[in-house]
Amino acid sequence: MADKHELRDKGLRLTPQRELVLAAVRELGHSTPEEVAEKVRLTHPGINLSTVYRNLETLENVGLVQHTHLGHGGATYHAAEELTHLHLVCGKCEAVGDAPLDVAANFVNALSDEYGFKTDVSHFAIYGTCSNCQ
Amino acid sequence: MADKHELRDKGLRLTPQRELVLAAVRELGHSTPEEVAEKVRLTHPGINLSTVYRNLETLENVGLVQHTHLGHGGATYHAAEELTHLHLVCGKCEAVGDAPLDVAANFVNALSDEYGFKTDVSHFAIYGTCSNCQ
DNA sequence: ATAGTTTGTGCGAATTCTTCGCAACTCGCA
DNA sequence: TGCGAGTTGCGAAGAATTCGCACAAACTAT
Ligand SMILES: [Mn+2]
Ligand SMILES: [Mn+2]
Ligand SMILES: [Zn+2]
Ligand SMILES: [Zn+2]
Repeated sequence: MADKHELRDKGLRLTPQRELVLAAVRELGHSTPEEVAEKVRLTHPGINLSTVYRNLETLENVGLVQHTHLGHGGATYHAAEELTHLHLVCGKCEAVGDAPLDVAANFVNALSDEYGFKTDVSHFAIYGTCSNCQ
Repeated sequence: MADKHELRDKGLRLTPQRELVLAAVRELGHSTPEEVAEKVRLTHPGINLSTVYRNLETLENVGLVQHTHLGHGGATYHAAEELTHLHLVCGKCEAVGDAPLDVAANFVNALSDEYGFKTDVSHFAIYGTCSNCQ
């Protein structure tokens, strides 16, 4: 009852568009709504961009996907289960590097202890200059 | 030669609009282009929004102002000299708290040592849930 | 299975935010 | 002063996201 019903289990109707949007996000990793739409169109050419936006929002509401801000512009989406790293974004070359979450563990703990603030380190990227661009 | 010529010293022409935009950013702290425009209009009613955008960009290019991302939307600007804290943004209540930069010092050092990545901790906000909203 | 209710979809238009093109203007320099 | 590059205002163009609405599809309950 897992695979075919995970959307129903969340109280959502199961439409081809919705399934495909979720599948696309899972396959693509970080992706913009536009990229998700392109991916979905490979098998469902008629899907409308607003349907993608609406489903991303819906899927985020039930916790199946999340959004992140990697650059100065819009958000990118990823599957909720693959929240395994933080993003190091270089302001010069635009490269996006990964680092394990535990690099930030002490920082996160400090914010929790000193400010009672529970940090989601991967919602916003960590911005700076990568080693190649120093 | 400091005060009246800081713009000239940076190689920029001195126009009323440009001076007022810089002054507005300094007085307002974090502010959107729209807020900067409103402030400037108090003394220079005719200023155009695109002039504000262009001057923010110009001033950023010479290092007098910087932009930050505090929320899911557009950027906010602040004077370069007041980069004294990082921002804790609560995803639930939208509150923006401050914390001294040195809370992040170890984290920044770790990224530098382990990845050669020079972090600008205040370009993006630190996102999470504040103590009131747990 | 069928009919009815509810929710989702496509489509086009509307918003919002930011950038452009260009003629008129003005700042700084000779 | 007077010229020439840099700036400004303005309207239009873009880009990204959201809305309104009629029609279609999915679930619910016969
Ligand atoms: Mn930025
Ligand atoms: Mn966000
Ligand atoms: Zn780089
Ligand atoms: Zn809060």
